[in-house]
Amino acid sequence: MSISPALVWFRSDLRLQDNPALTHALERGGPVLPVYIDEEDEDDQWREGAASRWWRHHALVALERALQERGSRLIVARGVPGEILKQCLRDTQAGAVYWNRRYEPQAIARDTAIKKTLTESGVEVASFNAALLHEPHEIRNKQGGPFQVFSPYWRHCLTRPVAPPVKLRAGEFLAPANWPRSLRVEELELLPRIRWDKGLETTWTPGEEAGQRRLREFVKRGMDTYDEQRNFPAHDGTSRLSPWLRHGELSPRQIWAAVKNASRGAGVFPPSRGASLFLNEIGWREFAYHLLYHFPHTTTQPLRTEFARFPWRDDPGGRLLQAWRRGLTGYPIVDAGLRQLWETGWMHNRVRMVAASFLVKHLRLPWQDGARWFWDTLVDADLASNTLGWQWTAGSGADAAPYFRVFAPVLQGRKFDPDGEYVRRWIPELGRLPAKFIHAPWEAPQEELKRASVTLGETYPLPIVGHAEAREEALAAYQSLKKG
DNA sequence: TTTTGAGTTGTTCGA
DNA sequence: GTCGAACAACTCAAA
Repeated sequence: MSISPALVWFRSDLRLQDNPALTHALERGGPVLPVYIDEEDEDDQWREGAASRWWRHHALVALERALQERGSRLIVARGVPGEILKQCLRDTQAGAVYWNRRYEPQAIARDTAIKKTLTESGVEVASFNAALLHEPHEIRNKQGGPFQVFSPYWRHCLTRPVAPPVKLRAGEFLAPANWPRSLRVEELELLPRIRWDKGLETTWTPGEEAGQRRLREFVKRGMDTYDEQRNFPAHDGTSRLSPWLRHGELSPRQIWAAVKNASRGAGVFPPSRGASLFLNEIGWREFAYHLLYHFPHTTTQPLRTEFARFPWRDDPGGRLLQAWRRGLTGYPIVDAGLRQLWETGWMHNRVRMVAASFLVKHLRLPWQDGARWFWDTLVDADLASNTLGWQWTAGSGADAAPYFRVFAPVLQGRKFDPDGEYVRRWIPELGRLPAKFIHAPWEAPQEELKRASVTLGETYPLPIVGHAEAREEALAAYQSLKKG
């Protein structure tokens, strides 16, 4: 008797290597049907942003091609996952469904319901960990609860073994007798109608292969100097792996293994200070998932409840928010970051902190507004990391930053972009200002501005808020939260 | 149980 | 110009 087919439901794991659900299906011995469902969730308040959709389109095309090279296909559908899966099971006489787990609150609820229904109807269902080194439910502190501070969390994680990547066996996949109907990836209409994606195209190469290439390159050339280089946004000093990670074209286990492999020569793990700090960032991603899983309401609400009464600024007509989004705040380092984001779907991490701090502290606009904008525009938009990042910036999260930490945009610019190279790249209208004035054009003498063809208030805005006053007001706002 | 020390990424002020 | 201290109060982890 032949073995019935198995469905592999691809989601945020658009890769063939280190894909436990896929490997499990192959090892079962029967035909394998890779399925991708473009989800229609009516009440999902975190609809994917356009930049992320662009990436997903190309990731799916790459996955489809990789499957075809192994004599298989990608069945593409659109609709409500539970129903699509049921239909697929009927059409193909499949006896099993496998997938890799997701951790967003809505996804957990939905997957649990699907698992229950399918199991009850006699289908074998199994889910796997493909996205994390350590799943949130595995990690507990000594009191048995979730960690809420990064350092002890990560210290604890580092004492645990990390599973090696799951190997995909060589050769072709066994195809089913008949394939169900499939849409073409183009029919999902993930690409923008208006061609604003040129900047994305010239910046990124989505797909598992390109992600692996970038990982190898970074480990070889960038990792050991990561500690010194990562804070300079004009340099390519960060890994830039986030978008591949986000779409699951790359897994943290693969990253871990690559770093381990690199440490064989050095004889220690991690092999360098740079490597150790790089793994810390992977740890922050893990921590973000840990927090999202245990505190699912924090995607929209502050973890520290007193922040619900934070005195946000009144912004009639949303003018301040709009200026921030467009990169027209008058603070070059902030504006450069927001323009890099708009053009490439990505922003350097140092600048993310400065730009986010500016929104929350200088403009005193709700961090949720910033989180929404990042969600819409980042190719690496990840609910867990985005939530953690913004709550951390606002000081409303678990890992409380000192209230007095207000990034000074001019100082940050001078410190981390000393030659103004980053600002010049993203704000061409300031391109001819000398480095001395580029982070504070309003301090430049008239003749310098004239020579650089800059007319403040016309070719480039004057600061929309003053630093000193904004800082004072922010500190006062934080003071007002104090109990008693 | 109680206590202690620490807590990603900073800025300002005064010596 | 450089340097160190001050900047809330609180929560969490661990001893």
